[in-house]
Amino acid sequence: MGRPPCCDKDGIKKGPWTPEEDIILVSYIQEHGPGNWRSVPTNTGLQRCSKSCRLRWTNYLRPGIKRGNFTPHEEGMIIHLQTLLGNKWAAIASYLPQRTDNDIKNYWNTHLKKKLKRFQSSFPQEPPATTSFSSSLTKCINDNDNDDNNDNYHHHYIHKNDNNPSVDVDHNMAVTPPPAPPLPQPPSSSSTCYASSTENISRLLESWMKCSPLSKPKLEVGNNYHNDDDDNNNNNDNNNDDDNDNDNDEEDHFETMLSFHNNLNDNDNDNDNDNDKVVDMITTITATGEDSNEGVKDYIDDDDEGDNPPLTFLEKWLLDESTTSRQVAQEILQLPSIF
DNA sequence: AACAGTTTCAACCGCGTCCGG
DNA sequence: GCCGGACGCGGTTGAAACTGT
Repeated sequence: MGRPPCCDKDGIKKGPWTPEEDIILVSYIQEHGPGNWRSVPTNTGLQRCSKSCRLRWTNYLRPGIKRGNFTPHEEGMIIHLQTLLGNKWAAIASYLPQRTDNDIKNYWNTHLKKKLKRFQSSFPQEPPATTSFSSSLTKCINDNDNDDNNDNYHHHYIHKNDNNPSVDVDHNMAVTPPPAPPLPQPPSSSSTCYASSTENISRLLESWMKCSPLSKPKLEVGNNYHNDDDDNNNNNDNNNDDDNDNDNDEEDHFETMLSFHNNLNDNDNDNDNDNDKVVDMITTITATGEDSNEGVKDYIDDDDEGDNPPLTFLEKWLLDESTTSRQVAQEILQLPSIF
């Protein structure tokens, strides 16, 4: 006897959401707030299952979602966190509040894995100067290649010591590879039929952002349908510009990585209060599960005054706990920007 | 211009966990 | 403690977009 379907399959629509459906869903959530997904299809008349409604909301309609290119800073965070947490995309996403777990998962599978592979293939044999770095990456890549569904390796390190996360930090922690130049930007999908009607949704959401108590004033409106005003700024660039763009972007990436690194060093001199707080919170997280990340999220939100989440406390924790990872960070910065 | 191969990512599926009764 | 409903998560799929020939 199999598990019953989450919803009656008869009359349930599948596939891409239409703007009309989005409006209905957003309007309903605007009025009732997210949650009680089971009742959403019934109350809205949407021919969608509750899961589909929840997914659509959490991944695309929810305010505050940042879409488009990941910054090198975000890439670094994802790689660190993936190594530390495994494929716990929701947990990773909790440290990147503007990104959804689905987005991060997709980005990891389609971009970061390849970058790491490329990096690995560029060091077929362990170069003396980058032994720890390349071996860390090798392990990271192999783990994800050969055992994508098995998080035992990561969990071993994460859960082994619930009371003191500093003790069992992953000493094979992979590290941020040199940032890759951005891939050529696809044309804005606003040219598609579906996307062409998305401005209405955006306006709807924007107006909601202004009045909804559920939303935060600083968060960006979730710009669905890839109405890529901000996430694909260079979409209209001629492809002939790609070389120049890549050169400039490589410099930008490197500078970002440098600031990432400098932040880590700066934090060495900060007072220990934040660090203690962070360790306490992460101890709680690793001990009780990902749903207890609220404290961390609150902490992040409190400091979030820039485009990038102020995650240096986490970065600091990630790197401070191991001299290996510190060494690795140094190695990253010495690598040629070939990616 | 046309076609084939590749990549991307929105959405689905199934399982695990949580929680109230 | 047990049960069942609801939710959340991670893996996978497949259509659309992109790229190369």
